[in-house]
Amino acid sequence: MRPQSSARTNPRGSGDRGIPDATIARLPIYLRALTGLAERGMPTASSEQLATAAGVNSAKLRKDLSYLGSYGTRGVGYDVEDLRYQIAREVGSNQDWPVVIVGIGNLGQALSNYGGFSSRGFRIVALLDGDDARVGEKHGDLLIHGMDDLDNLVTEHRISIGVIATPGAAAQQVADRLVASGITSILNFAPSVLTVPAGVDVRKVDLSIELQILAYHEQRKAGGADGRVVAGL
Amino acid sequence: MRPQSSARTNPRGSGDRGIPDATIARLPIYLRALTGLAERGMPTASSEQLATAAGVNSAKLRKDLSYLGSYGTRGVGYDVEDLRYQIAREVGSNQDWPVVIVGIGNLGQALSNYGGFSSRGFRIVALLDGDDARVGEKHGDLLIHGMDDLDNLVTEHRISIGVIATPGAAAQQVADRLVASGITSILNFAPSVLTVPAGVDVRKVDLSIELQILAYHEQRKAGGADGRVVAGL
DNA sequence: TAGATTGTTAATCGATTAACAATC
DNA sequence: TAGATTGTTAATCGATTAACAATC
Repeated sequence: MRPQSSARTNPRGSGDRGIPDATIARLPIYLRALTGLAERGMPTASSEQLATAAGVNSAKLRKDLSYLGSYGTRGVGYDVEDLRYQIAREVGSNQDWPVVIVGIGNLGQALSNYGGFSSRGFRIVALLDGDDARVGEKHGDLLIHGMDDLDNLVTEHRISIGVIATPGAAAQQVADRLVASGITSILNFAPSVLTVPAGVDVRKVDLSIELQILAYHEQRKAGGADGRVVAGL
Repeated sequence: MRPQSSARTNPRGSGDRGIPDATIARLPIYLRALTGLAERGMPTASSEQLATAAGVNSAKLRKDLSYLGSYGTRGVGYDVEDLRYQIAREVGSNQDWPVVIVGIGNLGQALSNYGGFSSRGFRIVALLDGDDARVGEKHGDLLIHGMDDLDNLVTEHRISIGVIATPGAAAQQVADRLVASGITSILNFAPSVLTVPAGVDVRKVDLSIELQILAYHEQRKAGGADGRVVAGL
């Protein structure tokens, strides 16, 4: 998907080396492709091989990598291990990123168990829910806290990233509290447009949008005359 | 996000009215904004109001809507109910879309409970898992089936959309089986690049990519000298 | 009519990609 | 050196947005 919305497109004004957003969005994909190649024991890879593994055009891949520096060797390709290190450093996935999840419904629970986070430096350190009936429940290693514990948890664990997995109606209010607690990056799974002050980044994931895009194209295949039912309005 | 990868950018060759992919990706967002305005009892909305609700620029919104037709009234704005109907028809969310989910781990379970699907015409009609130990389990209203039931389920329920929520290693194999069963649209949550024949659309959702983009920007705030720990390589 | 707002044009911006000189 | 492949240029493509004529 294309990254759906960010409070500001390019959060750094001054010292920014100016890597385009579209490139930044692909770096994690290259990282995964490199990890795959490393697992298969490949010491080096050409831009062509890497691009194939990542599912992109090789010219685009080389252009993307050129924003980071010159890590390839002409006539040879890229050292898989080295390039992986360079990209991981650039995106910060070799750092430790404590994360709080707010809203421990089905989605929040799935996210808190999601293996793809921990392998990329994200560590879920706190679960919060606005429903007092849930507070105190144990979920995996973690206790579900009430919203009142937010400030303390953020300070204690130096959390800078919050994930919102609440219903849409609660999302703005939760975002306000996250911002007040000092959090500066928010990943929003709730179906709401969030307003946050400058200096706070918001990205949004909508699980149903991609499905709707598929349905749009599906509708246009086979002329639509294939017996599906139109369900009222 | 920008929609991350589609087998082909624009699946229809001939009779296509040629709505850009970027526009298609925003139609569901407008739909949601319109639903919100309708709930608040607004009979009409200007492009400015609607754009604010959707979090986009009003010129972009008008341009997007112009691909669908002329549904606004100059000097007045758009009829909320009518525009909602027109967009819903365009994206197919007023149809019934039977969906199969393969891989009933945490994520698969969360997706099968996700309210945002049913409200948009998607109906989860079958759950499948490759792990025989899971087969026969009841999950909500639905039984977990083994992969061998795929063909029958697809035929019986006229399923055209499949969701892959398996581990990455299983995803290509599952995609092959979905395609063989007649499914022509795949939403892939697994961390793998899928190869599918022409005529099949694949879209990919990566839950950790958005988080990594946030981390990238976060790393560049406050000069990075704020005490976060670098965890080895 | 006067005011408001659409639908569209055209300018701008950014992203993709083919091509190739540089160079290992 | 000959072959391979990077890093970069420049052309192309597509998306965004300001501006405004059309028109309710």
